[in-house]
Amino acid sequence: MGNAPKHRQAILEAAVRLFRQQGYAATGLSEILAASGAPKGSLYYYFPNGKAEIGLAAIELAAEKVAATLSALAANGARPEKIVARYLDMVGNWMRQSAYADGSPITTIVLEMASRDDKIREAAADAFRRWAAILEHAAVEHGCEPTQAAETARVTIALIEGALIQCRVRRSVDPLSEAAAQVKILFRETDLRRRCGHSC
Amino acid sequence: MGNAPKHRQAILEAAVRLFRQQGYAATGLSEILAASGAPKGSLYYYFPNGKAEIGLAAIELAAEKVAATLSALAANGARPEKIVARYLDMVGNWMRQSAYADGSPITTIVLEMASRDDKIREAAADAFRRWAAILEHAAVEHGCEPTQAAETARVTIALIEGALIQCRVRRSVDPLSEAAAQVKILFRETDLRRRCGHSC
DNA sequence: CGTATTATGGCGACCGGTCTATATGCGATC
DNA sequence: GATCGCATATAGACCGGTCGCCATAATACG
Repeated sequence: MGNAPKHRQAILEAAVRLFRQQGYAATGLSEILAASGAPKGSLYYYFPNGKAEIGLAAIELAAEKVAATLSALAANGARPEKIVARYLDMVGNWMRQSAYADGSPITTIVLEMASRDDKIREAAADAFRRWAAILEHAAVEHGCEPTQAAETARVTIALIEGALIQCRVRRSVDPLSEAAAQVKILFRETDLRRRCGHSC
Repeated sequence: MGNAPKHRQAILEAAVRLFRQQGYAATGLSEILAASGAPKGSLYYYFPNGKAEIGLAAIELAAEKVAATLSALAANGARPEKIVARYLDMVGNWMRQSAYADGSPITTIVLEMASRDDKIREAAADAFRRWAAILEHAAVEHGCEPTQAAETARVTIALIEGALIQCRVRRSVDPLSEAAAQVKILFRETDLRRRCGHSC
């Protein structure tokens, strides 16, 4: 990581931003280079496999950043719904700042490439798994039954992705707060099911 | 509708399928023509505004088909969670048949174009609104408080979109059944809130 | 000073969407 | 009946931009 030359990181961060905003196919390599300030020839030196390698690396970088953010929010032993609420609050601010151009950092490229590039598909699956694992762990820490906690965590990730789509389409952050409210209900329900058997 | 010449519909349906599987930018007009069997010159005769017009029409067609399916499932006065469960069951079969290539018919192109083409963005917003309205109506019919029903319906649509993404990435229909289970919880909770004030 | 590694600019083949010019069918008119 | 005109329908060619690679320059090092 630290041994990565200077321009490589600039290219990757520009790629993450552009892929997130307009997708993989619509983003030209020249556009990435212009945004990153890196010289043209550097691209195939740092990424010998071309665009596909950049796409994969961009997903891994974005996945890592989200995981780090979630981990930070989970560090002080917060309840899972609180982690989600805080995260969605942050994301909402980013969306407003970008005029609703930024969505999920990986969804767009994943939908384009899921059927075409297995490496990208698996990297995305890994990302979603890692994010859900953080929520799952927090839920279990707070006493939820492990199997139920895992399922609720996975659904929560899906709900967040869906809410981000709605935000871009409606140019509003309302879907995020609505999602946060429902996530709260889901985790509370998961908790109740542990305590009193099934449903109250 | 019925006055639409024969090839126009073929082009549109091919476009819907290809846009759904690989996105807007990655799909070439020549690819659409090859898949539809329509001659090359017909494209700019039926769609004078070019690719953008095809994209918009494809979204509207896909949105209409989903709305029709949901309406059919809601016709006999089923509960909203039942509508969702039945719909997700159908979608799961389609996904298996396409080897997890088909996802949401509009999400991919919407994420690519939301920041670039307002017409497409608004068409997508309209589609989501219509789908949610069907669920909302069913919920209200079954006694849910209108405001709560609307919110739960919107969140349900978001959750479905998110679950479809997970299916493509994980090559599995499990996310759909998990989503259906949670949707059931959400609508039941919406119902309870009506009956006993807040939470049980 | 020579060699290996790092880093880069430019070139070529190719494919994209777009448009203009042409064919085909058919009813009206002389 | 022949010709004209119009709407429908189509094929081909254009221009621009794309990705990918190679020849070359700058740097580090023995």
